[in-house]
Amino acid sequence: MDPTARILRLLSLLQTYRHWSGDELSGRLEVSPRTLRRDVERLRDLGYPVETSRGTYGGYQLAAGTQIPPLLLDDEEAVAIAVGLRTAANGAVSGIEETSVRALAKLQQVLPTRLRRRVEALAVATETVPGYTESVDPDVLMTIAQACRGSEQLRFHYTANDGSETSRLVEPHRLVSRHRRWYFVAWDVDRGAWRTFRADRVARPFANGVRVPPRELPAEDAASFVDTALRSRPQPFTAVLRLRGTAEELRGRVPHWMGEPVADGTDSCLLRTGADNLEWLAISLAMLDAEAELLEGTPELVAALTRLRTRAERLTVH
Amino acid sequence: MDPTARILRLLSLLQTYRHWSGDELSGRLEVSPRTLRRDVERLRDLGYPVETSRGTYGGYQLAAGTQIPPLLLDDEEAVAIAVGLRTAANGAVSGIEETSVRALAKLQQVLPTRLRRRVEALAVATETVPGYTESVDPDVLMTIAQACRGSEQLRFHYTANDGSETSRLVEPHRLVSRHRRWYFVAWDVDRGAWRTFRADRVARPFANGVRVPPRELPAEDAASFVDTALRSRPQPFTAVLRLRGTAEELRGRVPHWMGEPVADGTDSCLLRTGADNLEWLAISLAMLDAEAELLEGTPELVAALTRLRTRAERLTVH
DNA sequence: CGGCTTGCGGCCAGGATCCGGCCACAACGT
DNA sequence: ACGTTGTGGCCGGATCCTGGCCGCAAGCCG
Repeated sequence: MDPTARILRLLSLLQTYRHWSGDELSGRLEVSPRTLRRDVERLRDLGYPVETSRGTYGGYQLAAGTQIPPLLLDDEEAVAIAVGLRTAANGAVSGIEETSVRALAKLQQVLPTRLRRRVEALAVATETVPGYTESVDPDVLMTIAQACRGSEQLRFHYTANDGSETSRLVEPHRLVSRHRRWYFVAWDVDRGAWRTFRADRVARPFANGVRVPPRELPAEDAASFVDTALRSRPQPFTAVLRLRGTAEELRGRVPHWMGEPVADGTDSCLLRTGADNLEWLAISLAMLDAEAELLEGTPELVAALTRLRTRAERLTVH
Repeated sequence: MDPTARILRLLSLLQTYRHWSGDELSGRLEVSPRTLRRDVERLRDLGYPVETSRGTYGGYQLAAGTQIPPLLLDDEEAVAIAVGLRTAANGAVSGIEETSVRALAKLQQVLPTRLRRRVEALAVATETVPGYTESVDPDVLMTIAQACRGSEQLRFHYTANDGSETSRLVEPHRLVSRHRRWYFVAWDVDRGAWRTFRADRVARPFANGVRVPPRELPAEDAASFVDTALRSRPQPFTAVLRLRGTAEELRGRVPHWMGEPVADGTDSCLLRTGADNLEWLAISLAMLDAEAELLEGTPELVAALTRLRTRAERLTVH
């Protein structure tokens, strides 16, 4: 049997975090113990440390090394990873959206179709934060990401700010995550210019398979291009609060992402916070485990808080 | 150079979702084009479909097949996957917690220490749902999972229901996720009996490296054992609501995980829902985009709703 | 301490493979 | 029609892989 395939199987056996005796392994791989020892040695040469123990109940086990060995996944694990990455890519964890999309693109590229269906089925069951539903369809995101990577042309329908829908043909350059939203920079073929698009406004994206040589972006990088484009847009919703208590006391009671309370007098703090979803901001304020006073807030925010209050009232008064 | 290593490098190049010409690939791998063709053939034999195109701008690309090829990740991607799986394992996505833990255990086992630190740093920055913070430390979960898998003894400190803390030595059998919580079944060595523990009440778990032959659990499987143990516990919080509107109208406005509204009369529905976190349930009810009436709810739930109302009131009245 | 188990790695010989080079051929784009 | 690029058969020589054998070392147990 082919040594390459055998090494991969050995790796996959060792990755199950189990203690394997030499006999078990050589039995499963259908080779002599001597060959197994050589295979283990080969793995070590490749940089994947296999720990061994001798004597009664001795055997082999894979340990953490300096590089990551090829991950051999079964169906379920692959689905779990895909689902986890999708939520992460949608901003559930801040700071790794872009990497999540990259990893997801890599996985998606090789994911058998039967598993894709399972991923989708599970993603539907994703528990969303109440009132916070605005997110991109990960499939759209993936199509864009793969078109970027493979420098393929992309055709899609785009809903502009004013609600008008157009059909576009572009050469996507890069995806960028900003403020819990996905944008991408692309060369608009019809208009002959660089444009920034919001991924959540893209419908029916389709990579037509036409490969084109990558273009040079007239900016330092895609992120700064998007930032420049965004600078002229309206700000998301913000609020300023006065909280009762010292900064010390409030630490741990104010969620991390809301920002740091700043001392303001002996027994109160100022909290300057914001979010780009109104309902979400309202809930977060109402859930603050502290005596709070709203110093600044748009009328919409006040309206959202009032809505929340009214609903809670209706529910508690029979 | 070793063919095994070369095949892995080839796989890693192909996984970047790019179009590679034969010359590029054979150049990178430092072999002749003929050998590259043979390597590609070998990949195909292993079941990983490599698509090719001929003619000008021809080349190779990895496609989705029937099985998942070994995933070759760089540092950042591995971190993103680990973080994504941690959130998924903590119940952010329902239904795949157990698989996420399994995949995470596999990854964790081989994750270099430098990356572990990065995963932890990022996990701290995880945005949590306001008011919903009860979760297990993923490191604790991992230690337990790996002790189960490797049938190692585990020592830890456990906080019982009444708050008393004890030190335990057990042989862990299996992790089980139920109702957004993690439990595990283990043979308690000191007490000589099977016990169910809650993972979030475990502190300082330590696998002492002592391997023991697996014991047989006196139940069909671990999940049913946990269910039996849980049956005598108090139920999580529940509520029954009457919503205005037909089932048709309410579909899409009621979050999936809350359950299905059931028609009750011509223009109203009954919704029977529950959660095991009081604050979370209260928010979810208050955020329902429908005219609602609370038919049944424990006094605690009413109190939580009142708290929410009061806070929203304070914020809107200056 | 001695016996048992289990892994280690050197050595050997026969056989399988791997590799590069060559070639006629088949798609594909221009 | 022509150039480009991948395909796969064939060949010869170098390399390797494998299994068997061995003496050895490291744990475990009594």
